[in-house]
Amino acid sequence: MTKGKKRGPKYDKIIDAAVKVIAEHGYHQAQVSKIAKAAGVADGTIYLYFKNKEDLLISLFQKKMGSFIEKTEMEILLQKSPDEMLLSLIQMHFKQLSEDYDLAIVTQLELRQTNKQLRAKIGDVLKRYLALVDSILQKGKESSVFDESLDIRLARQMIFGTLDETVTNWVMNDHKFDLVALAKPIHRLLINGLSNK
Amino acid sequence: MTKGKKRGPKYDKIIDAAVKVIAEHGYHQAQVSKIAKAAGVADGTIYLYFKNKEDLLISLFQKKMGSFIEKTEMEILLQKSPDEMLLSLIQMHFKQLSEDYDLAIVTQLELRQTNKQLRAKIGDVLKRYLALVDSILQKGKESSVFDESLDIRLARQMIFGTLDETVTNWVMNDHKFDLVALAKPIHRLLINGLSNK
Amino acid sequence: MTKGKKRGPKYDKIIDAAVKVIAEHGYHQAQVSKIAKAAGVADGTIYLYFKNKEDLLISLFQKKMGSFIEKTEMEILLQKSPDEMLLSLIQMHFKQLSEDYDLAIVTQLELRQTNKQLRAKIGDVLKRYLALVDSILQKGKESSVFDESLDIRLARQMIFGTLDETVTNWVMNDHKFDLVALAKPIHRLLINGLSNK
Amino acid sequence: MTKGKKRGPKYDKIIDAAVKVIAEHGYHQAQVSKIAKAAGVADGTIYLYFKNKEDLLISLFQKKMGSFIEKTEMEILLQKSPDEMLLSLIQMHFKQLSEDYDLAIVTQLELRQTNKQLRAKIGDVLKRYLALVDSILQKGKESSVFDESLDIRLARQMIFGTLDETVTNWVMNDHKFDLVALAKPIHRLLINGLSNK
DNA sequence: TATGAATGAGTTTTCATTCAT
DNA sequence: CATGAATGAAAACTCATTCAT
Repeated sequence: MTKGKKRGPKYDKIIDAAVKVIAEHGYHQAQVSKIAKAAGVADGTIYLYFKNKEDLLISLFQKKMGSFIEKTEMEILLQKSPDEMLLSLIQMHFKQLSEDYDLAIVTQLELRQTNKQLRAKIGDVLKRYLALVDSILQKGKESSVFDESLDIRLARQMIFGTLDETVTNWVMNDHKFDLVALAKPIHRLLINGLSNK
Repeated sequence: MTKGKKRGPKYDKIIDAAVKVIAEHGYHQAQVSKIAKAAGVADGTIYLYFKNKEDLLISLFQKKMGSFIEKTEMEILLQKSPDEMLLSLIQMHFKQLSEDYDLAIVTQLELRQTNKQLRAKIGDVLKRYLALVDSILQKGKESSVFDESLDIRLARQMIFGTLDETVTNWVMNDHKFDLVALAKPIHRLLINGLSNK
Repeated sequence: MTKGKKRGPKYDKIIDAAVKVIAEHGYHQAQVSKIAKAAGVADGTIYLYFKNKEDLLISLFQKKMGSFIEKTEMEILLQKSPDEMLLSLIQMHFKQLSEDYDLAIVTQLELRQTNKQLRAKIGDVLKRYLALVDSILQKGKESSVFDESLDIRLARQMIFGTLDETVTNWVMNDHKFDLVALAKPIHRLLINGLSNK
Repeated sequence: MTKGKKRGPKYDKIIDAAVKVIAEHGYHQAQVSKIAKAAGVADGTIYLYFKNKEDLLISLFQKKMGSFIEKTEMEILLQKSPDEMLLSLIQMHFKQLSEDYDLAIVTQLELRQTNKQLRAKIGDVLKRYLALVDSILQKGKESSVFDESLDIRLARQMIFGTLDETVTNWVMNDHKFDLVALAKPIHRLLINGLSNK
């Protein structure tokens, strides 16, 4: 929480307006005044809920990714094997971004144009997601479903890098193809690798 | 070639100065005047070699990535099997960015803060690299070294996403660890996947 | 109205400051920042009232010439004959520019240094004034006070050309002579021509 | 003579190129480099013939107006009465600008966008032309063809103002109408004035 | 809480002119 | 005489943030 306040209907309205404006006009054309107008509030009101524009963007990412991660965590809890857990994670990753194309544009393209400082804070939010990936990998190692000598950090980079690259391609191709349908083949690819068994 | 000129010692000096200034000060603090001073030329001279600042950045990426890709291609030609080619590609990827940390900062962090238009042009340059990855995968499929039912696009996204994510982590961790040493384990991971054989 | 706003005390203050700065420093030395300082506002405030610098200059001309024309029209309405109307027009033309030397400098010298596009818009404003001249000429023809075969367009060019040339000479001679005193002789000249009756 | 040099084939080529480039692209888009290219010389060569860009423009005006005035003077010498001399002057004024539309654009529109200093020097060149008008008026007064009480300065302003305004209108209307055909009616208008005789 | 008018710092690019060759 | 690569000063405009109401 950047400010003690948070919550209130306007807090949410502003964040949703920001997602919409950034998705529609791009990060560099998403002026505070434009977001305020889209949210139906005065420019100054935004500063009652957020310390500054950067805080708004971080809060946006925190809120959206928080929900994203929670739903993924819940879904994973329902799975039995690490293998199924990974499939579930991939499916949830693709499903949630498929269902909110505006958010996908914002997270995959627009928010990456921000400065290093902001991206560092975004990275912090991602850590919880990466920890989730790690826990699946750990379980997989312990249960010998995954290679026992697996370097968790490398495996996590492979999984996240693959998913992220795939979603970015999907967004840049104007979400023409069915992203969720890729979950199973990608899961299989990550599990078996390139080699011919 | 955006301008008929190009080449000449100043062309290279300006590009190298741009890499250095962007790496040192960040994309948003890399003013033309700062780059000019670093290159030892007048501000206006930059506009004799580049149409505008964006053209300079694109040219920078084209030149550096062009060289990056060429060296990788040459190295791959020396390899016999698709498996070795992939290892070679990973090693060259890591080696070249390891050896030019400034360039790594610029390509992994700073140049991603640019607008969509510029990133699109950067994407064009990358296509040649991705085509190289595809050719290795294709050879692997044909020789049955790689899974014959491999979806090349997905496999390419896995490979590039993994390498890119790994290098970005290396840069963001202030290149504390030995990037090149990761080539072999990552290669193994990509070949075998997560599963316990 | 280029912007919905307009009006308000600052709108007028900025325009008056622009006239003063342009008259004093010349068109090419009338930077926005100089005008803002003279108006006692911040640079950015100018852009709340005017779309850009060109819009400010056009608005300036529209406002000043609008008032100029209105006053002339009202004075002409008080006259009975076309002959007296013409005298009245000449007197108002000279009187109003005599009383605002800064404005005279701006309209006769400085605003003519602008590009064709801006001058075209200035020309539009002048059309109302030229229409006023035309109406006097038309009345004069109909009442046989003026030559019934008069080519109105040529006559208007003679009148406007003569007045404009005279005022420009007055401005360029540092308004050393009494401009208003020339109204009657010029009126007589325009009515009778050069010939010896 | 601004420089001792002058003359030489390149001197004329540069001036003619300047007229063409200014007419075609407008004063503000008539860069020295563009004029040099049009003249088929190097940028620096212009500075061998002209002190600076302003000197080039003044020389352009001097050369073209010098020729303009000389031809007018010669034509007037052939006339007997002041009345015919005035008609001759008007005809030559319109004829010469009609025959060189590029020059008309340059003198009527583009060269007026220059700063006060340059326009003052242009005014000096015009003085010889105005003196020619004055001499006709003087002859007319002395021979009682023109009103003996004529204020020569005012009459000159009327004549020049009318001609100038007419030519400017012709240029701004894309020289759609026959300018020379206006010489006689304008002559009649200037001689007889507006009144119904 | 909410408003929105006002602020003012900060940067790319052009182009007349020079001068070493 | 001729070249043309190099110079470097100069200005309009945007937009995150504030604060009086």
